[in-house]
This record gives sequence, structure tokens and C-alpha cells, in this order.
Amino acid sequence: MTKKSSKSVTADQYPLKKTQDDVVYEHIFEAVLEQRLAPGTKLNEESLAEIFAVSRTIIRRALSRLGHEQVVELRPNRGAIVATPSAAQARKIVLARRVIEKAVIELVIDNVNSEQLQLLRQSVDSEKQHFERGDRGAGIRQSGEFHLLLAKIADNPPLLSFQRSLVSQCSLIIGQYENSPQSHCSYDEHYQLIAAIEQGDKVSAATLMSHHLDHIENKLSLDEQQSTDNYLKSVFSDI
Amino acid sequence: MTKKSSKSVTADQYPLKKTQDDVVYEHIFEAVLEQRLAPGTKLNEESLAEIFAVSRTIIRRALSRLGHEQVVELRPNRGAIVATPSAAQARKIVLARRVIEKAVIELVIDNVNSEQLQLLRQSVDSEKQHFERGDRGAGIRQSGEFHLLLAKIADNPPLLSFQRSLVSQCSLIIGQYENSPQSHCSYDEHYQLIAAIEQGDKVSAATLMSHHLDHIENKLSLDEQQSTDNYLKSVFSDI
DNA sequence: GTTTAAATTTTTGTATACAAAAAATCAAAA
DNA sequence: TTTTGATTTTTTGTATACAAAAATTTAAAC
Repeated sequence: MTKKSSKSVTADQYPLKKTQDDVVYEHIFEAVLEQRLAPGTKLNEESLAEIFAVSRTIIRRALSRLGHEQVVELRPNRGAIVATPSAAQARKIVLARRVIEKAVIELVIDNVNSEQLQLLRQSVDSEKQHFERGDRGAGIRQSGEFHLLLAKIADNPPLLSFQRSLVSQCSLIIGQYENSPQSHCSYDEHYQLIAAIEQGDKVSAATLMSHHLDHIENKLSLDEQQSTDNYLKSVFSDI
Repeated sequence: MTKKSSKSVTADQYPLKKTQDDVVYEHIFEAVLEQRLAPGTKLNEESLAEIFAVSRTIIRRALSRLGHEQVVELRPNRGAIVATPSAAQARKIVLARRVIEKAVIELVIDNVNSEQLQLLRQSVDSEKQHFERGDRGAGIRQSGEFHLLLAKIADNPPLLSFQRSLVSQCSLIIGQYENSPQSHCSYDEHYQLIAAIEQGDKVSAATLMSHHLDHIENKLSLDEQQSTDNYLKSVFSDI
């Protein structure tokens, strides 16, 4: 369990009256982001119902929402599993993120105020701390929160909700494809991004963001290559 | 009831085994797109359950999904109503669509084949027919289908699912803010767009798409102004 | 020992009953 | 007449029972 951040990230037009399925949803969502739930893990309804001390009705609602955001895969009559995006799917998710992040960062530069810049800095500070403490899961989640915070500052609910889905899917991808733990020190780039935002430099910001996503995508290609190699090796293992 | 199009537009990784809530979802979705369900209409669970001859469980699942796509507004303990985006919200939705459509159209130009061009033409033909027959509702829906077809050809499931949500929200907006029925002859611009795609002209295509969205946004400003005028008038009606 | 088929168990899908909240109705007071 | 408060009705939220499907186990045949 990790601490609750002060402000909700969802587009909450209705006050903070969190329904039971919201709570379940957020717990599972966070577990996926922190990679405590590995891709492919079966999410048994009754087990979850016991864990959260609610009925299956509530669990099903939460899973349905997670399914809609592509965080879990809903297989008719066969239950839900944590999504396992293929390299090809991952590539498309990253592409979609390129599109959204570029738009978001430009909107942020147009809208941002000093208070929000402070929030951004705090977010990256927290991310850095998690990584330095060796809590990679929390670090990756906090990294995601940084990008969600950007979308929030961009002040466009549809983009935010899309970003939410993309960020969680990217966390899954990172968890699946990025093996070297030391390589994921995104917070450095995040600080640079904040600087570019502060200076109102759209071109630099967009370039930085693009590099940031390149890192994810490169890992992907590498891993894809490896998998192919291993696959061929296993096929001809008797030679 | 309108004819089913040959191919499903949803990202269907699982075969065509439509569940009951899918059917309910699609019916309500289509009714919203065709503006047979006006913005603000209360969607009573029990009434819908009777109409579709299923239990409330199914209805709630369908409404939950529609709520997630922002097609209906889910008010805790107060039921669902067809969404009624304000002018400010509408502007943000249109902005999000600008972002997505630009990306989609460029992907389409990179990927499209002659068979898909044919599908695009058929879609606009159908749209034109609906408008010429005076069936504005079906026309608007078919116009939406054209844009969903583009996203489908772009071959990026996350963008497609986002587009789906945006297109339906735009239909709501058009229904709310566009009063002059003759003005909505988008199919002309759609034909031009196909031509630009065929020629691989990304710049023209993007420009056309942008104009297309300008039309929606202009209507919005006009109506916003009118509402304000009326509001002021009503406030000072005793003078 | 492996494969196939039947029986059993588990799990998901749907309907429904009941609880909780909101809306509507009605009655009394100003 | 309008307003306020209590009562009733309606509607939503949740749990649960049962049905249907899938997974697992068991048993038999090869």
C-alpha cells in the first residue's frame, strides 16, 4: 500500500464520494502500475471479492472499467487477466502516446502557472526518491503520475482520460519488456522537461518528450529481437 | 432500426459472439448518434430493462460503458442521462479531435490500400444518401462512421477507441448546438478528403480536416453567443 | 503411459431480492 | 398561496442465488 496523493487524477466532476468499485478499481490499477500484478495474471472474481470484502458485483464493475481502459483483458466466459500487450501492440500504444503527449505538452506550455510548475517538480522529486530507495514499482507509477499531471494541467478531460489509459498500458509494456532496472531513470528527463516548459520552449519540450518515448520504444525493439532469437533457438534446439 | 454495416467498428479481438450488454450498448449508442435520444434524457434502468427484455444487470453494464465513453453522464445514486456537454466542454472535445484526426489522417495516408479507399467512398455515398433522403440523424451517424473508418484504417486500436468516444461526443455537440439542418453537408468535405488521401497529400488532408472541425467549432461560438444574449435578456426582462 | 470421454468442480454470466438513497406526494403551518 | 416537513413511492446500489460455460479431475480404453 502506498500513500494517497492529495488530488485525484480522474476527471471528477462529482465530489469525492468514492464508490466501492472506485476503490477496487484504483487498487488494481495501482498494482498494475507498480507491477505487483504481472501481465497475464488471472484476476479471479471471487478471490478479489473476498480480498476487498465486497460482492462480485463490485469486482465485476471495476474489472469492466479496467477492461475498457485496456489494463486488463476481458475474455468472455473466461475471466479477466492483466493485459499482455505484444511488441506490435506496444508499438501502437507508444505511437498513440507520442500523439497525445505532443499535444499535451503544448497545451501545458500555454496554460501552466507557477503553482502547477511546483506540483510538477514535487512529482519528479517523489519519483526520484522512489527510484533512489530502490522501489522501482513505485517509481514507475510515480513516473506515470507525472505524465497524468501534465495532462491534468493541459486541462482537457478527454485527453486526460485517454492519457490515463495510455500511461497504464505503457507501464505494462515497461514491465514486460524492460529488463535492466538501472536504465529507467526517467526523472532526469522529467526535470529537463519542466525546464523547457518553464521557458515556454515548445520545440525543446516536444523533442525531449519524443526522446523519452524513444527510450521505451528502443527497449521494445531490443526485446523483440531477443524473443525472436530465442524462439528460433528453441525451434532448432535439437540441431 | 438501421442496417448493420458489414464490419464491426469496435476493436474486436474476440469473435462476433455479441453479449447482451453489447447489444444494449450499441442500440443506445446509435440512438445517441442519430439524436433519437436528446441530450439530458434520463435513462431509467428498469424501463430500459423492460424494453430490451433483460435484467437491470445488463442495462447497468451497458450504461457503465457508455458512461466511460462520456456518452452518458453517470450521476451517483441519481441515474444516467444522455450527456449534455457545455460549450466550454465541447470546445475541448473538438480540440482533442483535432489532435487525433490529424494523426489518424497521416497514418491513413501511409497505410491505405485501394480496397479501403473503396470502403471510404461507400461510406460517404451512404452518408450523402441519408442526407438527401432527409434523414439527418442517420446522416450524422454515418458521418461519424466515416471518421471511425479512418481510424480503423489507421490501424491503431488505442486511437480508434479514443476516436470512438470523441465522435459520439461530437454528435451530441452537433445535435445540441447546430440548429440549421441544411448547413450540415459534411459529405462534400469527406469526398475532398478521400481525394487528398488518394494523392498522398498530407498537408491538404490535414488542412481539410481542420476546416471540417472549424465548422463544428464556429457553430459552437455562434450558439454560445446566442445563449449568453438570451440569458442576459432573461435576467433583465423586467426592464 | 497416453489419449479420450465422462463426471465433477470451479468460475463466469444473469436475474432477482433487498437495502439505501433520492424523488415525489401530501399535509399542515405561515 | 407558498413553504416546510413528514410520508410514500420510485429508483439506484449491492448481495446473492441460480444457470451456463469452462476448467479440472477421474476413469476407462487403447
